[in-house]
Amino acid sequence: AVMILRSRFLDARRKRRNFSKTASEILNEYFYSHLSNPYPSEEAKEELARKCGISVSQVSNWFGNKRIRYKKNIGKAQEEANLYAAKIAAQGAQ
Amino acid sequence: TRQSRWEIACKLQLTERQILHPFSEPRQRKKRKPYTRYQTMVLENEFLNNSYITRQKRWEISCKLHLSERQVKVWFQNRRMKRKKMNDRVKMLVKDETINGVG
DNA sequence: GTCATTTATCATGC
DNA sequence: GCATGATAAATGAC
Repeated sequence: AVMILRSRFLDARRKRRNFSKTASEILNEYFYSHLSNPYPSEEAKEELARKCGISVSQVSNWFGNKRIRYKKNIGKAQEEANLYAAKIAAQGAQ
Repeated sequence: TRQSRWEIACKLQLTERQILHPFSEPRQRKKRKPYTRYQTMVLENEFLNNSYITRQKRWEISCKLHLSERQVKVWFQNRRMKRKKMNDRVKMLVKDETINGVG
């Protein structure tokens, strides 16, 4: 019983908050600029976590969800892919 | 091989197993099935006794809960990982409280 | 064995 | 009503 209460307390699903707009931008930019291999290294995860103001495990969760949901409907994600592709190209042109 | 699997799966819309076992029967990955509260309770209770289950206990529990021995083995593996994550989370909480001076 | 994943499911935000 | 983040089963690399 105590364990159940403790696990409920530590269950982050019960206090989930959406990431900030800028954090989502950073994560999406990385994802779509590494679309051929969207598996950030541990070091890359730590840097992303720092930039986004979230934990490393939250970065891992985000990429796990992003990969499966992207693969599940590539056509739907195409718009988003083009959007970030343009954004990344604009950055590279500077 | 993970990168190649990602590229192939995206382009050809295949499942992971179809790539890894191209000539085997198209039996897919076992669908994730949440365990019942009773099953989880029995497993959690045994985890309190010992986080590393013995082969004898594994056989007993698998029969009792109508799970395969492999499922019981994997449950304990996942449970140990969960414990580690929870401990890390508690450590971070304590650290933040120390820095921020909660009290 | 650990551990980073995949996948389905859960719980919440809006 | 789905989008989104976190967790629970299940797999594979090492």
